[in-house]
Amino acid sequence: MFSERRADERKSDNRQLDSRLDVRDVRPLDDRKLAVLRAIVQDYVGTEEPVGSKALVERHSLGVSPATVRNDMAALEEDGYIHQPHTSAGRIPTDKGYRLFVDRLAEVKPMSAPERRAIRHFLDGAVDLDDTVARTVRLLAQLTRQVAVVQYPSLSRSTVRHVELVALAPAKVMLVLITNTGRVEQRMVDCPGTVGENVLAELRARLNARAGGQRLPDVPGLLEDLPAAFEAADRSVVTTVLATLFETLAEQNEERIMLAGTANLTRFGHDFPLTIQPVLEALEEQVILLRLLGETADAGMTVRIGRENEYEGLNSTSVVSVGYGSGDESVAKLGVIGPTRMDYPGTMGAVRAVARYVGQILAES
Amino acid sequence: MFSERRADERKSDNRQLDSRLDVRDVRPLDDRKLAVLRAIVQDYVGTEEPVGSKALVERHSLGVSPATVRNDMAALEEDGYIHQPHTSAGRIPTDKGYRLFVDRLAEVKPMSAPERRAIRHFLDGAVDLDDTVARTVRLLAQLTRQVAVVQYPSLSRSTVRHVELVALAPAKVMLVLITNTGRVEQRMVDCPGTVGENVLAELRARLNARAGGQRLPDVPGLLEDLPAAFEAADRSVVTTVLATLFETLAEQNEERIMLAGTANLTRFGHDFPLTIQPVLEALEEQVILLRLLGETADAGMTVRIGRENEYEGLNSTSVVSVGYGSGDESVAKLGVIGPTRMDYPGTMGAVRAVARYVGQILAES
DNA sequence: GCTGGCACTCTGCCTTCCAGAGTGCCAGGG
DNA sequence: CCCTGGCACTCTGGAAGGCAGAGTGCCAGC
Repeated sequence: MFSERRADERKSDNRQLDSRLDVRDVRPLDDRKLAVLRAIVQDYVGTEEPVGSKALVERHSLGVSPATVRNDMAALEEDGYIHQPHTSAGRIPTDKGYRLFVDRLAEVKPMSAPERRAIRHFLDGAVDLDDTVARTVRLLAQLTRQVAVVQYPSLSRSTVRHVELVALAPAKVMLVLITNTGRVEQRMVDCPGTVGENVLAELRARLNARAGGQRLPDVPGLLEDLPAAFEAADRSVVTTVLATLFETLAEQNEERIMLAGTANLTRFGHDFPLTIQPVLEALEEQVILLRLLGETADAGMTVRIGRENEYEGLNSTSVVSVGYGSGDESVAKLGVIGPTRMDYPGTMGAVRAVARYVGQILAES
Repeated sequence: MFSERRADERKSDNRQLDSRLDVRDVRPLDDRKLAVLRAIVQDYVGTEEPVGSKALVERHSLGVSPATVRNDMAALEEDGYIHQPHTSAGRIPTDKGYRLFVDRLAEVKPMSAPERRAIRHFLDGAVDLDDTVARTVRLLAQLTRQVAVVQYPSLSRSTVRHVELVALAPAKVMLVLITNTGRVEQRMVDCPGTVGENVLAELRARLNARAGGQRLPDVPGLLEDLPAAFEAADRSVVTTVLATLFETLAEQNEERIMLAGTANLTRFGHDFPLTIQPVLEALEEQVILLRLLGETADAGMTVRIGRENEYEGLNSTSVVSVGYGSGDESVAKLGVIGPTRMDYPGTMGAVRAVARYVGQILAES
């Protein structure tokens, strides 16, 4: 009631034109209210306890009295940015409050120079792609003290470095696909008949000539007419091999993900098993994690706060994710899952820094 | 005090010869005491609550009164098989109690025929080694409702199916090792100079001729004198490739492990974060898990209860593990991690059954 | 050697109580 | 007009006390 009236008054005071009521976000939050919200978020993230007006003015030099802050808080609550667990308790930011904080009040906190050096050094020690991903995910978990998720460089964005065919038995061929990101996929091919080494050699040469350096999704189109180049007798073998190759290329299921830092979940909150169980369940499902990362925007960092997450089990968590890649282009994504009450600037800084350095490492190797 | 005296009396009553006091396990537990212990374990596993004498006689037809059971319990407690959280609370089995239960009182509960069919069917759907392991670990987690751990068939026990060399660039060769368990390892080799295709072909042929079908640890010995068979100019290349191959063979670090069912940890106990955190930490460390499985006896099932586990963080858990393999021989291990208060017969039955079927699948493929 | 009975102890739960923190609102001042 | 000090109110969280129930050790008797 009270703040309703108040709000209307202020509005007509500030700018007469804003008389269309009840339009979302129509009332501009003045600077002090924003400062109050920022202070609430910061304090709550630090203490995990609802923050009251008195404590606020003590810890941040807002230059006004608690009573004034209380008025601002009432306005913020009415607009849905903060929330009171019980009458006469302090305030807690809502998802919407965090959203505003992330969008307008927080700056990504850059890593310090020593931190950057440490990251760089740690990642430099990796010996192969597996190791790189493993190191990345552990590093991220450690830096953010949250659950880290790293997707392997996806097949669809990479290019063919080499295709190899190996005869293992008269009618059994192993197909090995190596991508520019260092990823190796292998498949067994059961051929319809014995395969001559000369046919295999020719096929191998033609495959690499045409597909080498090409992006994976483009490859099928480029090889369509390949069987025609072979003698009729060999065509069925060629078609079989090609079919397996296309299958390998298309197989999005093979998107792999690595995880670390689940132990950090124990720092989640007080109402333990309830919060943590659905999260653990989500983390077990590669599909869910992939979808989660898939929602990441291609450019820039994505932050999904609380209920903004599609998957219900993660409704009380926030996900900070970003693409990374060997060049300018993102070939995969990585991110962090933590409580909505997280240190957004710090987390975003760490995620961004790690993504940048993995990208560099991949580009070099 | 009281039970001290009592115990001595009973001892001297039973058999006069047993006058050497304080020798471990000197007093044989009569059948009823064992029955009582069994009943306590069963009830406690079911209810998670300390079990008292009255409830015991009600739920199990022991044929005696609560008072009698109390006397037995006092004896069991004195011997360290059970324990009272507080005066006038019920009893809880100790690690030693569970140990006795597992060793002498419990029978592995075989899976029912439909269960076995379901296992078989589920595992049969696997398309490759990765998938087999993934299915196995999920299945195990689901069957036991605990955390499941499956080790990839280890390199050290398997044999060479094929070695392949692929020239990727003038001085860059890819080495691919395929084992009889379907595992594929690849390494890049930077050669000291350009490698001719004819040299590569000869090396490939010789490698497969000598190493094919051999157990991995035996391979280095068999290939020692291989460089001598080549012309002096090519020897440095051969040595480099061999070095990488030996490295791959020796690399015990590459032992991989797959995990599932962490969400089941939430059913652990009441004192939550304290119990679960060290466990989650342990689960993140492949090294710890590998050591854990490494302690598994080569033949037969191993059960490590509570403090029997080397790693401190798992002191309140039990680990049931067993080897599995494609033939008679175990090539890797799998197991389950759960609270000491677990259904041992059921868990052991599930672990054994799953191990058996994975073995069969591997043998067939 | 088992059993019923008894006095005792301890937990878990409920209720009550109280301090503390926080609030909404009002009236007064720059 | 906005800010502020003051005030009465509300609600939580923890401490203190009380009570029922479960479980025990022990004794005397069969």
